[in-house]
Amino acid sequence: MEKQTITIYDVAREAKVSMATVSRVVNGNANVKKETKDKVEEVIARLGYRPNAVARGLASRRTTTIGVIIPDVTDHYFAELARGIDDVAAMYHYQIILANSDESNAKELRVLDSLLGKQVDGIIFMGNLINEPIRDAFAKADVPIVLAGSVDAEQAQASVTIDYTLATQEATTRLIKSGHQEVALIMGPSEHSINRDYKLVGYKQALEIAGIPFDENLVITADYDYQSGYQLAHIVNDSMATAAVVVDDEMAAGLLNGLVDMGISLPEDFEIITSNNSRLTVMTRPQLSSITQPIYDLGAVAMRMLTKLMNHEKLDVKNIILPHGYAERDTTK
Amino acid sequence: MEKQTITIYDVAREAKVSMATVSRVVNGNANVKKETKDKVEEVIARLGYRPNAVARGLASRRTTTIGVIIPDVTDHYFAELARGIDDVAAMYHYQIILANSDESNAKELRVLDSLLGKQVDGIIFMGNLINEPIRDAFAKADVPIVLAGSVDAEQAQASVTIDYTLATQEATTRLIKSGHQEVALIMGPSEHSINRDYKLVGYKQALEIAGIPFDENLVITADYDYQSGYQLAHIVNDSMATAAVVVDDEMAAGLLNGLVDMGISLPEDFEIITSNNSRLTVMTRPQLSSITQPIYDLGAVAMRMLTKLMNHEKLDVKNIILPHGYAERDTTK
DNA sequence: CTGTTAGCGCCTTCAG
DNA sequence: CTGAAGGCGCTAACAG
Repeated sequence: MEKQTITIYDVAREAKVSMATVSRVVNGNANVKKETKDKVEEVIARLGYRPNAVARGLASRRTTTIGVIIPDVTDHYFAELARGIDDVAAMYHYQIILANSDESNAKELRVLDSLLGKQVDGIIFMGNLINEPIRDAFAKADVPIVLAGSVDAEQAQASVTIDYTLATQEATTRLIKSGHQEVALIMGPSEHSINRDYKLVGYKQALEIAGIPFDENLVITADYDYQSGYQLAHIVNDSMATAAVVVDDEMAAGLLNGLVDMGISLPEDFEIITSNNSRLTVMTRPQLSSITQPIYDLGAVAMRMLTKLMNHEKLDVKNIILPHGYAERDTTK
Repeated sequence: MEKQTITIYDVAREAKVSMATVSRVVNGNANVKKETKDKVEEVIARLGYRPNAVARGLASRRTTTIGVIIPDVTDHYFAELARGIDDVAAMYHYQIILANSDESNAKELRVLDSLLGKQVDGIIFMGNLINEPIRDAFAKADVPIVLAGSVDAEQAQASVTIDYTLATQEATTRLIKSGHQEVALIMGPSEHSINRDYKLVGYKQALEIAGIPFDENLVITADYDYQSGYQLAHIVNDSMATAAVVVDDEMAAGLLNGLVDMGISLPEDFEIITSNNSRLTVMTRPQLSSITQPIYDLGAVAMRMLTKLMNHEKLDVKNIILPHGYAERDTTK
């Protein structure tokens, strides 16, 4: 338990070489004779020397640490993204500083600042509400930033997403083709660009293609959680909708159960397509049909992209779009 | 985008004081005249100075960073714990380095080492398999470590848990009292101390109290996930069990759906009590009755405990046990 | 291939 | 209440 830290000097002395040499072998620098390298490594093992990453970070100005700003780890969608990020980060020997933001701008700015203070080498940002202050802070940051599973209409930052507009359009079209004239879109706050500028747009496109007039009463906004989905059941039922595209799985599960508890049977009387294809979609009864998206990969690719940026490599594409799909289950006919 | 870092020296020069003084105001040291303090703060704001946490960490030997080792962020139980940890950490101005371990000892040891190299001020460990190598590594670590929602039979480390034995005993007893002679215990690997030394023990206690002989065929081991729970349905049905205590919610949901899909109706023909009371318990149909435990608090209290340890405060209790409860839903009569 | 020498940016006695 | 000076442990030229 003692603070008996053993440093590079101790190793150098014990191995009868200079600290520079020790530093070289620790960092895998090729310019070291095999013999001295072995000698040094023996001493390192014997003394149990462990490089001090903080000192290293100060001297080299690289911390091999990246910051991850996440709305809420408890949300399965973001947790999955985080997992993809962490796995790739580990692969490249980066550590992750994780900070929950609750989608609060104030918190986001605060953690961004503190991450920069920690001298992270890069940042991955997840969050739906990107406004001026945040954009500003991003622009001022002196390290690369990548958005994962999040869009900024301005596309100033590098990002990895799916084509939300198209995915939503397809789902809506699918429902229309199934015979529904009144398809609801159940989404999150319209301040969120991902809803306003992408998903809603895709929804409208589908209507337009089908020649169905847009009815704003069919666009329902709520929080991304089970309870608000459940409570929506009455509202949805009161609207003329006979089908719905829902942007969040928990929300969809809530709506589903709410409808079922009201005696409505799916898919006969109502159809639902949800958006994230999380494990939850197979746990409900009936199982939820869903847009599929490579959530884990969204995170993994974003992290890979960040490594390139940190390495000053050129990016082929700044805004990567990963393919999405569709999984037919039991809430659609 | 330039690396135009502005340091404490720049502030000092601009404010016409020494860097020591700037350091004092930044660190809220009281011994600074109001005027000079104001002056310095004005300059700090004007130049946009941001202390370099790495340099600070090197000089002060405190990084205000703690390491969190987690089996999998994607698992709702652990994500909830992590959330509790992060919230309290943020409250005390600590940052969190998050590392997924997949319950692999090799990975755990590796990330532990790398966290220590980063000079974290403390570590929170989540994981069910604590064996000699890990215990050893813990003992050698020069920073405090707290286990959250995880037990080590040896109780060498500080920890925050619930009384798993009692909780399991109560759930089992509840099922027995409901008229079942054959109650199954569906748990994870028995190498995990939490299963072998706590939950299984509680299960046996309940049998003993009721005077029911222990039947090892009723103790079923599987992975903590939906699929393995689902696949268990046949096995459970083939056994003589008419009720089950399940240690994981996804597993329980799987079992539930598996049984229902086989035409068995709950709670009439079979009763289930699960263990984590996650949101999932209200999403299944029928809803899952569950032991309730303060998962978020487990994390929050563990983090609070760690702050005390890092502060060299004495702990009243080294192994904190938080209260648990029971939520009656629809998989029990 | 190896050693020397400056820092990296800040904290922290120790004087005054 | 404030300044000067010595590290913290390591990397990175620069010699040799």
